[in-house]
Amino acid sequence: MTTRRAITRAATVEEIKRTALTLMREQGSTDLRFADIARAMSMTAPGLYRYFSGRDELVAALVEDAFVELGDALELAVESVDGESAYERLAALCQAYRAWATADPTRFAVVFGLPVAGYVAKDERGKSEAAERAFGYLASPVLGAVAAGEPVLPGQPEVAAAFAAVCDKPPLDRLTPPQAQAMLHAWASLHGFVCLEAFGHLFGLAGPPADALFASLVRAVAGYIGLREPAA
Amino acid sequence: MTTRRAITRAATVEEIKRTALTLMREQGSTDLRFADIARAMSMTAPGLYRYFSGRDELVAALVEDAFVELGDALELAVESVDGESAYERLAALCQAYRAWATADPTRFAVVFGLPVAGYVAKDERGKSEAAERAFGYLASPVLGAVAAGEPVLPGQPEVAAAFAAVCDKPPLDRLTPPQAQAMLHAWASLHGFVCLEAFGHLFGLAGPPADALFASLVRAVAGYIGLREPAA
DNA sequence: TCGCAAGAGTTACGAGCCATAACGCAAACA
DNA sequence: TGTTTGCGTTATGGCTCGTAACTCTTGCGA
Repeated sequence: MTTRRAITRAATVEEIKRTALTLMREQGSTDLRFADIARAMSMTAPGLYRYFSGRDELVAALVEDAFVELGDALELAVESVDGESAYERLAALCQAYRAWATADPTRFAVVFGLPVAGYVAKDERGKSEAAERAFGYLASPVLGAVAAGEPVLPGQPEVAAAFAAVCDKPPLDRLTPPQAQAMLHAWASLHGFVCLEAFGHLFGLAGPPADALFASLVRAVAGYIGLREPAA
Repeated sequence: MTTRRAITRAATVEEIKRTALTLMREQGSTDLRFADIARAMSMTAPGLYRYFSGRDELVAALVEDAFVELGDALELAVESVDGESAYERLAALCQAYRAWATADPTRFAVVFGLPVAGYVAKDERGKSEAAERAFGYLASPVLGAVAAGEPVLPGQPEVAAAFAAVCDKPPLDRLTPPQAQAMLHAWASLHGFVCLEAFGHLFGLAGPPADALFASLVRAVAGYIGLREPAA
């Protein structure tokens, strides 16, 4: 039963997280101070401890949220694609991933950068359900390509054999080694571009030129994992 | 004239930087405390202000050093390649880049992650000579491929036109737009893999499997910027 | 060789933050 | 309406940063 107390409490939790992200965005760093958050909310710092036991727990919540949002964004992207084209789906996912990252680089940094300040991920990051869900979407165009009978990455069996062990665990467990290899290739390329852009290391490239470059990267990636761009 | 005072001073500066990196590595975060550094050196915190005006200046020095070391590593890699093969040179550079990053993920994070704590790069990162040198090496296999008459990335002129403006400024100024495009593609892919690996997001992949996967990524990257692997 | 200036490193201090503890107070529920 | 639950406050101790004022050593120059 959702009592009134629970409602306002949840609202406060949301406000804290929102405020934390806003502050991180404003000061462009993943470093957050309880005192600042409290001040921005017209509260005092100790009050926050009613909601989070410390910085670690708050950061963990932000990471979890970020993965949920990433999952949502990717799900939306996949669903917005009509038809069966694995290429279209890959492109949509890449765009969504990039949009998610650049919309809030600090959130992206919290998830994919070095662990924040004193925060150590107690639950191995792979254990998060939200993270698994997000990675599942990233893997989906590869699976889709297989289902559609399209070739996925010309085999490099010596590589595949080497890391077959990784394909047991959840995010990759529905992929064969060559598929996982293809997926990781694609993700690395995608992720690299997004990292460079989100953290401002793209030589000042932004706007349409960056869009164009990204699109061309997506084409290239699709190509080398064996997905063909549909003939317009 | 190198007076004795200058010598000991330089030694202390080096020790401070070394200690800072060691501490960052030990605690796995880019977050550093003057008090800790001082303690590790059997000093008191205020003494460090004789050498660095504050955390920002220390971080800036670490970033600069990191770029110098990256440049050195890349230079060594290029020079260690006999012959003219642009492919070989690219592979060597990629390996060196990866080795540099994984050897000390925190150093890598300082340079390529979100700006540390309160540190804002006063000199736009592109202005650093060391950074330009490092990026110059990264661009070299692309230039080499052109010199050798090998094809570099089948043209996507609509993209090239879009970001022609970027090719004026130093790190990319010796490249034509299509070449810059190829170089950025390659770098993004490379960088993405290295980021994932250095920050532990590669699904626990490490050792030989990671090596194999990286090698296969390098092959793929070389392929899609138009460099052919020499027939063994 | 000696005196002195320059600089290294110290303690002392104020301000700020984290986190705990102990306290009032108001809202929710019976 | 009375009671309980829990929210948010002030108070406190221990930590950090960075400045200031001071001491002492070092090594340079006369």
